[in-house]
Amino acid sequence: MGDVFKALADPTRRTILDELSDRDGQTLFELCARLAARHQVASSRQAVSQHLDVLADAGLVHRRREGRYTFLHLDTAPLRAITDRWPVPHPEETP
Amino acid sequence: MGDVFKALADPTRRTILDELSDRDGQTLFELCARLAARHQVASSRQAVSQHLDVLADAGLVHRRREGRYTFLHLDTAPLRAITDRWPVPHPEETP
DNA sequence: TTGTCAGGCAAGCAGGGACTTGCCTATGGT
DNA sequence: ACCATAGGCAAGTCCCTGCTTGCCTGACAA
Repeated sequence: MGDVFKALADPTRRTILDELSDRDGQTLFELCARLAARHQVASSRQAVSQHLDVLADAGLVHRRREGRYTFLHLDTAPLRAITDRWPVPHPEETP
Repeated sequence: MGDVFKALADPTRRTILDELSDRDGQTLFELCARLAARHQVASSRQAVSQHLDVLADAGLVHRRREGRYTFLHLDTAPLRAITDRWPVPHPEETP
């Protein structure tokens, strides 16, 4: 299992998570198109695929093969390792 | 303001956060000693100091100068940016 | 069956990040 | 005044990582 923190280190990978969070189950080409159109991310298909390798290795993205399409699904569960490790104070009003 | 995600990408920096989470307000030399003794981290003083630069730049650590000592304080508030960005499902029992 | 489309695989290149080395500043003790 | 301590600053080295380039596989349609 890969490193969740290293997977989050790259801004392009974080934008990929944003996109999958907005529309889950995209295909690679669809993801590339939307990254370019809505997030001004001009990464090549191979670059995005390699980012997906890292994200899938960290458990943040799952690949579901179906025919000649590979659908990408977001999984935010590994992020719990972060908040479990260092408790974050709740945003209380500070008078 | 630096990048919180990049700051978390390095395992030594995460161990530093662990140490400060266990005992807040340490000094640099004390931190180095405890990193070596309790976490088997054999980083030099300069290396740890450079890690602290990154952590402070991300807002995860605050430096408080007092005489010739610099006390280090943990601040987990920037971590909220992570969970706010991608909502993490609560661990419910799946029957 | 042949062409096209979605995607994978692998080598090579270039920039960034972690660490070292060496030197410098300032505070406090004696 | 002097020296040890706590820490900072800067240049150099090495390796990892992100990206490109080029080619290959497998599925569907005509």
